[in-house]
Amino acid sequence: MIESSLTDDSEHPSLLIVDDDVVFCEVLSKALTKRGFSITCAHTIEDAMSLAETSTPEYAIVDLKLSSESGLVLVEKLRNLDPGTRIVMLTGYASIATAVEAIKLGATHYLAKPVDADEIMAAFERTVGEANIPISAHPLSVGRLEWEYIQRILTENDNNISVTARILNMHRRTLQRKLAKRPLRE
Amino acid sequence: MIESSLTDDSEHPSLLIVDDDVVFCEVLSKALTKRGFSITCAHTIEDAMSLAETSTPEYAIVDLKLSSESGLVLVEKLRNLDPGTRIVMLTGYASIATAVEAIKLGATHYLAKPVDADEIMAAFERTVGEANIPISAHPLSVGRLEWEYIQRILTENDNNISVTARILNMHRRTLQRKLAKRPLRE
DNA sequence: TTCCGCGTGAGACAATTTGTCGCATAGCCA
DNA sequence: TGGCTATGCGACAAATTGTCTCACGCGGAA
Repeated sequence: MIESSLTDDSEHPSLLIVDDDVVFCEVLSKALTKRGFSITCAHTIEDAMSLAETSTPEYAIVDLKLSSESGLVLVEKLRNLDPGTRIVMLTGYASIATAVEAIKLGATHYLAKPVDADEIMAAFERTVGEANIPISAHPLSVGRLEWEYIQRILTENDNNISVTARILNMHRRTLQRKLAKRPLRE
Repeated sequence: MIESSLTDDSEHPSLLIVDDDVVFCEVLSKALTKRGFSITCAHTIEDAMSLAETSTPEYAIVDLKLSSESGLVLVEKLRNLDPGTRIVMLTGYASIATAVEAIKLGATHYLAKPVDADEIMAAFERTVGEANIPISAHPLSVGRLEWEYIQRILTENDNNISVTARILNMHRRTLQRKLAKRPLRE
């Protein structure tokens, strides 16, 4: 399990979630509280900054795309406040370039959404190189991942199938068929 | 311009290219020689290791997919020999997962092939601070998302294809085939 | 050393899924 | 009414998967 350091109640390491998607924050917050973290949420860089300054968190989950600014500056900031902070960068618009940058700035890991709480936990525990038995259970199947991703882009585009298909670079007919089929469990 | 450190003739910093594609090595070698480097090539990890041990290079360009083994171990090795070595990782099968890993192991930068000499030069000179990365506009295509996801689970499992296939609930043969293909651009 | 389990690469062929076209309907807007 | 776009769906070819099967390499147990 994750061990906490010295701040706060030793049984509940502090974790800061920074994401402008309020719903996402809530869901994640709930899931991680259950896992024994003491969660704080912020939806803007400014909020996150001031929160971090008053009490530096031991863990942080930062979304790359925060309104206008890049979450990267926040990673840097958190690192400066406490080099021991473990930071996982999250993004729905992943790119290799930003991943490289994030890690160089001191992020512990970089994950593309959608992710679930278990994957984030694994990312926190992950160290370089070694096998660290990723134990974990069950990442989503590729089919499931695809389904969730499609749903996300679809809602982001007002359920416009044609537009979504173009963005996702897949044929409308194919998207139609996928949508018609599986809500695909697990 | 790149400044050389203390080994060799101060005007010709040593640079080790490691790639199993002989032609690629030659082309790159020529281009970088013109830019003032003293080039050495290796096509296998073993060769690279012994070359590096006899004379640690100041710069290195390492391909990720070296025949059987991963070029990542070489990154680690080079770093251990001399933490000052600047290493650029190259690969035709780029993924966020391997990029993260490479940077954590100490690579200076990570580039997807095809690249040209100028990009590599720029990568060597790059420092953390600024590179003004456009906070990517578009979501990944479903194909790309799948590729990234597979890569992630794969690295989390020591590149064990059989295990990964089981976890992802897909056939090993299918995973083999997907991995054999290059990731689609964007 | 030999046998066994396990991971891997690859060929072959059928079963599915996609890519493409085409066509018809429907809402918007000038 | 005509032009533009979204949508649903049939049909058929093209591409991708699911399955099976072999062979090879490696490390451990017998």
